[in-house]
Amino acid sequence: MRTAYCGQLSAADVGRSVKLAGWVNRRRDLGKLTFVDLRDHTGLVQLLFADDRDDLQSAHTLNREDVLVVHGTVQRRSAGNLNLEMKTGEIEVRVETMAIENRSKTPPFLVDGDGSDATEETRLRYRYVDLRRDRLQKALRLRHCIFRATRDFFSERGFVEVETPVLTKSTPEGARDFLVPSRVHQGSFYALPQSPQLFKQMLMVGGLDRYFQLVKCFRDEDLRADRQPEFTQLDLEVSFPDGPDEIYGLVEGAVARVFRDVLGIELELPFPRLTHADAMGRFGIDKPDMRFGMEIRDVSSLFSRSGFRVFADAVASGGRVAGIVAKRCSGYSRATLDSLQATAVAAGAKGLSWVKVEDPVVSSISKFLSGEELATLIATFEAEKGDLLLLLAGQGIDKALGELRLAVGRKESLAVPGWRFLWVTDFPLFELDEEGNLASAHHAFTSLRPEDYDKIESDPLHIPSYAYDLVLNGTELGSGSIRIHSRELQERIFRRLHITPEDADLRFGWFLQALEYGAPPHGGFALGLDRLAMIMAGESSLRDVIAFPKTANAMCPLTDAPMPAAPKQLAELGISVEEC
RNA sequence: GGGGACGUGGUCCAGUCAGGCCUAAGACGCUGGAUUGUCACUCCAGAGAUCGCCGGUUCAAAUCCGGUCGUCCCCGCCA
Repeated sequence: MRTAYCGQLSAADVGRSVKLAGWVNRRRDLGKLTFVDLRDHTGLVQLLFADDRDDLQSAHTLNREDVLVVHGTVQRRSAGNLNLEMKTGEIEVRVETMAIENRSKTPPFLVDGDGSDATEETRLRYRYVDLRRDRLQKALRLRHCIFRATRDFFSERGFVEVETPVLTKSTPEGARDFLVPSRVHQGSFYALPQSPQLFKQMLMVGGLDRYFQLVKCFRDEDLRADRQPEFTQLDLEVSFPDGPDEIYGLVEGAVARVFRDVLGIELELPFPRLTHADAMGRFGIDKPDMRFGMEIRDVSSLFSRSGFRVFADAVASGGRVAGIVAKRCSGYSRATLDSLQATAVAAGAKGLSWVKVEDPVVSSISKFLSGEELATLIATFEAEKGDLLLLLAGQGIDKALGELRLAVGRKESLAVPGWRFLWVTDFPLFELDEEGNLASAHHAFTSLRPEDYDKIESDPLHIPSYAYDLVLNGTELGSGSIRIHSRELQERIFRRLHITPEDADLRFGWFLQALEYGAPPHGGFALGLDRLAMIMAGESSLRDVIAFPKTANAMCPLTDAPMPAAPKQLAELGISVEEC
């Protein structure tokens, strides 16, 4: 048994006889005297091998990452030999016996360091070495603490963690499913869950009352730095909620508990709220980064009768004129403005107008606007000398305005440090998909206010739903909703989505039936724990908080998954693969 | 599906734009030796790369062109 961990030894242990185990971080061989930094998950401690012992001669042969178990005595270092850079630098362990448990080949990269000295692919191929690094050790332990605090929080409040199937049926949630072929039922497939959505609703029907689960979800879509094909959610659902407010309170409590237990940070509760419509109007995005202001301002009313046709026509045809003030940015070069224009155009704007609030004013549109109009514009924006106005006109310019705001915010490093949580509420129930068909904005089980039921048929695009997102520093952390618990209303929604009764029966018949057997009102939430861990760890990629992540191409360099299946396996499954 | 960046000893990279001076430089690591207070130990000596892969252009290709594989970032996509 080990009697101590390397990184935890201190001057208080001087004189102790200890047994340590770990990896050779580095050897400094002075001939008659050999120093080895021994590493375990707690840190480093210096081992001293004196050359007066024949049975310790093998210390001269130690290499990086060799695995040792040593006995020795903790001794204070003499005054001139302290290492103040090192946590355990006041002491060292004079080794009395050593067992070399394993020799290591030269590792492909050094374990000290933060990873910037190896490519991501090398790190993933040798993930077991990478995991020894402080950075990943910290991240995975932080992740564990998040999980533990979460489980504590919900357990203390009467929630039950229930596992839901991984081999299941395709759920209607937008993303592509991962399919698993059935051997017993050749030609049929299970789907891996994109979320346990319908199962947690079943648990509510089943009287579990309050459910949570830390659960893997799977979505077969292209990856990003903040998107992996398998990821972990905190999934929760409660029966008889007092509307969304009860869910907000629970999630806020859980997040605050996590920050307190894990980082020792007290979050201010409740989190601010913004309706989806306000978020879009003021920030041009449904997940505003609240670490800086620079809100979008609508100035359509100034231009409805303007001589400037571009602006006047935009207003007349149902669009608007709006923009942001970039404080102290009037010095932007033509190239910078061009690149901002490119950002706006890529996001759907027709162009970009700018006004440099200088003396005199310099503007891309000064020859179209009267001096009075320009002055009114600047006054409306409350812009001061040295500021830059960025203006867009037309329809559907929210997104472009939002992109502009983020681009300037990034360029000017406007985001203040901290944790800015935000609820975005009242997402629309329906939206139009790329083919112009009505689709659920959240998912088809989202409820709405009774007074809006009539609009399901008459005005579906203007129904605020009981769906909400939690946003942290401009990242979507999770979403949830109050669900439909009546079969009649659920079928009405399906009908509106042009899901035929036959189709609904085939895909969700079991679910619709359950709603007829005493389904209680219920609602819940799902929060991406990988993203939370990433942000709390200060990382910018999910790969740095997941033990064994996939590359951007959804491959695993460690195992070389995915692999072609063996012909015998395929035959058992009744599957033939076309040569590509 | 689209756009961008990248791929050179074990690792990270210089060299690629302007082909020949590249018989490919450097750092770290590695090997052998020396070394009693190091802690990024030091000193001496040394090994290690057909420049991701295939094809093309050329007297000549790490360098130019085409294709392909892989990594990273972004758009689409992901309620």
